[in-house]
Amino acid sequence: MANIHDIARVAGVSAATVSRVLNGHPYVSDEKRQAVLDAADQLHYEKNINAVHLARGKTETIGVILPFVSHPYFGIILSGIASAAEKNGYKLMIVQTNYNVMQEMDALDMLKLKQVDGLIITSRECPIELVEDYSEYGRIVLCEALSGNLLSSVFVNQYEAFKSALSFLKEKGKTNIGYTTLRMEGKSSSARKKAYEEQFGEMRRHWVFDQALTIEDGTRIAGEWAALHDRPDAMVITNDFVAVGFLLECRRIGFSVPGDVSVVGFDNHPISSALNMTTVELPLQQLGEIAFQQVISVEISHMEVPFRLIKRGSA
Amino acid sequence: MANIHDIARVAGVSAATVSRVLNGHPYVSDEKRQAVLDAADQLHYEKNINAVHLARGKTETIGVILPFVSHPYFGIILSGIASAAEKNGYKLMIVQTNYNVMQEMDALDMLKLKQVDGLIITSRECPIELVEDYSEYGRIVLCEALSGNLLSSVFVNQYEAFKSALSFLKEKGKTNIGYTTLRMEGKSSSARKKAYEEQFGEMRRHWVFDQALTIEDGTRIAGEWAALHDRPDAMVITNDFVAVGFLLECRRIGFSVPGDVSVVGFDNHPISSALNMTTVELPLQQLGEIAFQQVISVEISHMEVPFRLIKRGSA
DNA sequence: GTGAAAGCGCTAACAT
DNA sequence: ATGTTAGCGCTTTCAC
Repeated sequence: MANIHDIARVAGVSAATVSRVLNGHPYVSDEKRQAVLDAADQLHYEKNINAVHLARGKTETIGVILPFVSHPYFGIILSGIASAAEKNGYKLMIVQTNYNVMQEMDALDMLKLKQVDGLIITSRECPIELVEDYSEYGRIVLCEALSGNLLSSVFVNQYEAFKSALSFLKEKGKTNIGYTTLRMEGKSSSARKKAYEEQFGEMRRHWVFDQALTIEDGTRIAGEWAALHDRPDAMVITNDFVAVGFLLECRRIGFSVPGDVSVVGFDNHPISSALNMTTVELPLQQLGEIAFQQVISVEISHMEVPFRLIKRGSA
Repeated sequence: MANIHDIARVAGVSAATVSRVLNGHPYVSDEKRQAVLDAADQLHYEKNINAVHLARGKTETIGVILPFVSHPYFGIILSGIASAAEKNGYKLMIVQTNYNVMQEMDALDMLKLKQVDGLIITSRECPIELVEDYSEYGRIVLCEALSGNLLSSVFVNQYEAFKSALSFLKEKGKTNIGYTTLRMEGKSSSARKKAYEEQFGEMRRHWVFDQALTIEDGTRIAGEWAALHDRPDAMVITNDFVAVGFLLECRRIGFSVPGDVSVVGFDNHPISSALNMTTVELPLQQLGEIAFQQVISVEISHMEVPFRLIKRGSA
């Protein structure tokens, strides 16, 4: 493996000049430049990026924490991040955490170890204070509503988005509305609770279904819903995949959607359109792109992305 | 930023001993070990992983090339890779290529630059010879049928899998069978053609639908199918998402599935179960895990993973 | 314009 | 057990 010094020797110049040529710096004579290029070629020179990273003190790499890479919600955010990263010449390091705090810490450590210049956390399990402790090592962006001047954030207004779904259902004459959450204790969960209780008063606990992330969760929840003596006549559901599972299972066991129960999903994933399902569109791709811009920015910022209720046939 | 030498000075030992302690090597006295640990603590020492990478000549990082991170097919493979990587203490660098050769080259270069120790290519656009040229820089694993001793591979037997779907449809009395492909010129495309023609003779060009990757593609193809004067009475479809788009659109425009057209998908994604769709199960998560094992292995190997026809209501 | 030289921070072979 | 020393390969300041 030839290195920069080998080239310098062969080209009859110094290592510094080789570095200049290789990095396209000005102030190198054409003859020397050509000599360096020829030598590099002749020696089959390949740059060692780790040496560059060490010498420069940065890696042009961003870490991305996500609980599940194969879930469309995170997949689409990741896709947005990836396309922005590519445009800006950055590489991406991903850590799939399964909401495991140990793995989240592992990812945070990449920042401390200078393996990545910045970190995007699409969702987390660990306490925010812990994340803040890492802000001194590089820019961190969270995909959740946040303020403060330690971390950047990009998010959908969960409260308003949820409220818009509720208002729509109310207009349609629905008053017994249930909903699902990913995790009961989560932040967006309390935003939903607040929006709900403002419109309908105290929530009935058994109308809130927890652990709703996948199609299978939706299927399961449909069964739980059907078993209720006082079934909600409408459901606002975490995301389109859960909603699909719910809707199809309801129909399978003999209920009508929206006759017996209206369904509103979130994301506007293509599947919702294929199933003619009402949903709240979230610009997830764009959210990912914004997150990337924030992570390479020197400034800390908090950005809200818009949502949009898309009325289709399930509500 | 304190470094190993600062610690050595404070602890009254050499840098080498500090390195030993930090890396858990044996043969360090307890007193010195403690002194080093204390000093590290006191100086808020953080290791610089780039220096480690440079000195060691490797990075414990694997690159993953995938055309689209948000497509469930690739997402699930990635998930398998990610979980295996985590278990083995490796990090993952991902490159979303959109089947763009430039970006594929970019990813291949990570290997050359020693940014990653190995590379997993889930799908590619660039010629195999080009990939082979990079095999000297580190282990490369492709997720496609392959032989030779330059690259490893893990794959489903496309020919047999497709054949099993065809045979099943034939048993059901279907003889006018069409199918979809991701890309006409692709390798799996020719495997399908071969399997098809062995059972049914010469293919009719207009019964093969190209560019089938997403739900929307399925929707579009349903329209094309419906417009045909000699419509196939069965379709074998690239993956469950395309199949979902196809199936739902067929029903929406007034056809019956499987009455007017049988549908068989691939992957056995949860969506196929929710829609009671017949599909050929592919163990994609496992495929990802195997790919990871291969990429960190010193040996080159070629592994075939099993498939399984799952009979449901769409065929 | 160009080169010398001092790092960047850590590892590991060798010596003791 | 511990230290010395020579890198790993590139960047960048400073001097000429």
